[in-house]
Amino acid sequence: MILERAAELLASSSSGDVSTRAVCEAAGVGQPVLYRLFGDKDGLLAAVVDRVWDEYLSMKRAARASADPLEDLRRGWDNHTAFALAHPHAYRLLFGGALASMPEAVDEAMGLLRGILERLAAQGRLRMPPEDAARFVMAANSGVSLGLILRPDSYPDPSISTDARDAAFRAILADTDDSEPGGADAAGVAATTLRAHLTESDALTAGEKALMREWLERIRRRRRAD
Amino acid sequence: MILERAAELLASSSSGDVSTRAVCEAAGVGQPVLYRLFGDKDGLLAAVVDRVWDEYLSMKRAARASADPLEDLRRGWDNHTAFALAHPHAYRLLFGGALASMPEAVDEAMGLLRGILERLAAQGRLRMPPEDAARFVMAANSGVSLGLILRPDSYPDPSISTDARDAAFRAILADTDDSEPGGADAAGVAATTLRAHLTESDALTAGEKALMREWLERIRRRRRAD
DNA sequence: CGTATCCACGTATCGACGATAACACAGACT
DNA sequence: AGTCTGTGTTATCGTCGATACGTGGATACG
Repeated sequence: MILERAAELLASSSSGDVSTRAVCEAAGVGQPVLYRLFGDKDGLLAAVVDRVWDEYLSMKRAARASADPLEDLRRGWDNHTAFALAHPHAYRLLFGGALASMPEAVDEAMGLLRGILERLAAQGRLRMPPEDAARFVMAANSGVSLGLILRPDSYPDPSISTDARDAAFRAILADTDDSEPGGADAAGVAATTLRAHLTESDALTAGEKALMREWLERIRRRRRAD
Repeated sequence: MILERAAELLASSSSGDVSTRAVCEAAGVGQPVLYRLFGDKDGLLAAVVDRVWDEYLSMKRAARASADPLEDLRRGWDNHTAFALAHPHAYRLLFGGALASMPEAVDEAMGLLRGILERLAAQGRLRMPPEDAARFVMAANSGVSLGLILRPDSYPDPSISTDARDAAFRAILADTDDSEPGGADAAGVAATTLRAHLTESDALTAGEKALMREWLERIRRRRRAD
């Protein structure tokens, strides 16, 4: 009850802060009740964050078991980012360091992530120990999510999360399959290289350059998607 | 003067918070002075963070220009992490989202990073646009640094930063096992490569491909003429 | 030289907040 | 019936961020 009201107030707050008085008034109790239950404002916020996180996690637990751990990994990343965007204030408390007492939600998420990565490692698809990979993926995911929340001007498009996701996975996964080394994504690299030289080149007009940039981006993305 | 005292108090604070009263008393001024100068406690903290960041950045600017942009990139990452560990409270304010008004330090760092990445892209060693790579590297770097600061139990060893650094760079760099970084005519090579891949690509229509081929040829010739 | 004006600073204070002491009351057990 | 324990309330303390107000001094002006 108190947690529910506190979560509502936190979500609807503009500054991301809540006063214990407001929570108590909304819940119809006095402040000492709150302090007996949670000991501290920090404890209250930790409990709120844990509650919101669990609520979200249960939604995720429903469709967890998948044949392909890589697919689970992708979904885990996307769910993480979606949670951050859906509950920015709670997420800031979790990963922004505003809470002195660390909620257990983070450890739980890290444990799930490590489980998935261990399955990947068992399949020989991981190029590093699952613990290291888990730390790296968690750090990258939280970094991207915090950026999306805190600096929307620098991270205007939420699709950045999926790009970063693929990049992060590329870093931890063993070189998969196919083509000859160096030629796996030659077209994508070439497109990026060319784009870098485009500004200083005087072979094309400004309008041509703009169109060229768009086409190069399409080639690069198409190349990566396949 | 006020900024200096505030920075000292922030650094020596255990909770990472500073009261305006303490700052004013340490600086020997009244509170209204502080509010006239910085408008707000938020403004004061933003100024403090900017100051500490600049102080650190100037140390970095001294030895900036290197022949190998990849080396600069590595040093940038390591400096970023070192700053986070040296000034955890200021770093939390910067990247933890505790400040409402975003200091310009982050944008500045992002600009420097993008500059290095553009040099890498010009050498044909980047597999994605410099902007995307900059966002990804910054997110990963801040995520790892925040993890090191906030969850030392999960990130016990600072060497994790270098591991994550190499992983992040692996994700954004082209596979250059041949140790032939670009050479002199990276743009020309990229244009030729792209032209070769153009026929089998379905990212562009036939008409677009035709025009693209012409532009690529113009770029290649102009490049070769130099 | 005298006076008016403006600016910068300190004092005192306000309202909100986190946290707690002191007290009140209901029910269980002896 | 008496006592104890747990749970709730009211009242209050000290701190904080922020600001209204008075005051002193430097400068511009007659």
